[in-house]
Amino acid sequence: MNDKVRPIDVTTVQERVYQELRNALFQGRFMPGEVLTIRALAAALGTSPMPVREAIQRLVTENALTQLPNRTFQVTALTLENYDEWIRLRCEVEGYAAQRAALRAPAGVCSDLRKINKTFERAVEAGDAVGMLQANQHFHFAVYEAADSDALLKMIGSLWLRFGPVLSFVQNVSGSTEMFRRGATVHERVIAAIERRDAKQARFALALDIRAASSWFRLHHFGSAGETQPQPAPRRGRR
Amino acid sequence: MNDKVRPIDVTTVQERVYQELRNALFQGRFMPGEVLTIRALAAALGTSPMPVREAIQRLVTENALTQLPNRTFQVTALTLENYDEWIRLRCEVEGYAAQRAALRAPAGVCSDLRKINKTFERAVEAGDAVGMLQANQHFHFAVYEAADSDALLKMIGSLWLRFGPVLSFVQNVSGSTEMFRRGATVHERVIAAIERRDAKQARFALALDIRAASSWFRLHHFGSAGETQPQPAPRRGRR
DNA sequence: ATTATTGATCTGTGATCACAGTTATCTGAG
DNA sequence: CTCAGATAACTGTGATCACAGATCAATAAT
Repeated sequence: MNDKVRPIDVTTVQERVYQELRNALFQGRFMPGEVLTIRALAAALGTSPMPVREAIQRLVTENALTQLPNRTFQVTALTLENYDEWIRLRCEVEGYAAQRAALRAPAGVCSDLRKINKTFERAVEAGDAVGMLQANQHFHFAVYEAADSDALLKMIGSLWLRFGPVLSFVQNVSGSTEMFRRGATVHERVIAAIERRDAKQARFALALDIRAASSWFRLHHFGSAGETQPQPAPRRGRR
Repeated sequence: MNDKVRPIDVTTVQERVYQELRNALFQGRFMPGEVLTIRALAAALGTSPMPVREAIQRLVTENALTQLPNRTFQVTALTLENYDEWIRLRCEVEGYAAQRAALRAPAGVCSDLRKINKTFERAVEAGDAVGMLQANQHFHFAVYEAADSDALLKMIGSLWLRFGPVLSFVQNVSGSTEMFRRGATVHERVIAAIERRDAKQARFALALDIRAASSWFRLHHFGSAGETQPQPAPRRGRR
């Protein structure tokens, strides 16, 4: 019977809404501070508000969304303090994942990683901002999957969720090419470390990648004093 | 006007349900594998099913609860693989917190920690199982709060949530007194390291504490082959 | 011209209902 | 006595509604 029909999607609507919002956040389709309303999302997704409510609450739990005192929801905005705090956490957790990957990665992984990094380099040279970010994300998660720990992968996903909206900025920043070109070199160091099963170096190199990229971004985004919020205060009432 | 009335609780019912369930899990009031139904919880909490649904979904996102293919919810059960995976994560993340605490803890923290550890020791000598677990938890979180990072604290809380239900076992295991007595000694090492701002030692000692306690528990809980599940398959239909 | 007030409209929240899927028990045929 | 089928009770899920709080635009009062 397997050749007549194929399995269909039996997941909950709520689950699919959650995944869709998650993807959207990951890809930077929302701006930090952007206000989301349940009814508007439900209309856009073609469902009732019900599944959206639950999905949103889950994202609030993961800190990807924030509920203001007014009880409205917004995409978690970045303050300088939060930013540094989360970057440190990422270095620690993702560094650990790289360390594990170096010890446990199957043989084929390194050639996969090289292939992804080549795609990354091509996007950088072509000045393709979206492609760069995608390939970079692709590379990182290939490493983390090699760490072979579901719980760890989930934790990292939850951390990246908070940085997804930031990507919507990076795309418009000049000088990003040089930055990412250096990134490709660091990626190569990560691969080499994994290849010779040097856990300590893998961890160090990956944390270096995060730290370098983040300090570059911090300079461009928080550099000027009195930076205005990307999205003003939430609006309500009559349009 | 501040002397006439005091602030009242304006949080959502859903939020209070979430906190209540979270506390219950933390304190081991649920067994691993125990099946929860929305309606039963709602009745016990005195609300409608609505807020319970959202609270449960949040706990599923945190991996504290699990949704079975039947779509019923159960307190996440421990398998040996999950257990080891989570313990490694805890060593890494909580070790990092201890490291940070050693660098950033204010002066008064160490005397607080000593006081908590004394309470812990007294409970151990008195054979007070509940008191031991509480004081141990109290000690650990005092360290993590000293790390002064909300995101980190939240992450650790989410990890502990998965181990809360395990506590319901520990209370009935003989030989735990010697185990916890050694724990108090390790705690002392943690305190000493924080006191002299030795980040590396603080991290090592705290990870040691987790590792020692967990391998002791693993021996007693998973030691015998063919261990039966603590709670049988979920039941349904007519009572 | 400026400020206070009203009213309209949008927000999340909680309760309730209808429904389909699942499971245990009861029923009846072999 | 055994086993298949029907039935009843329970499950989570999604839609809908009512409601209170919040916000903004228009209005009235100074």
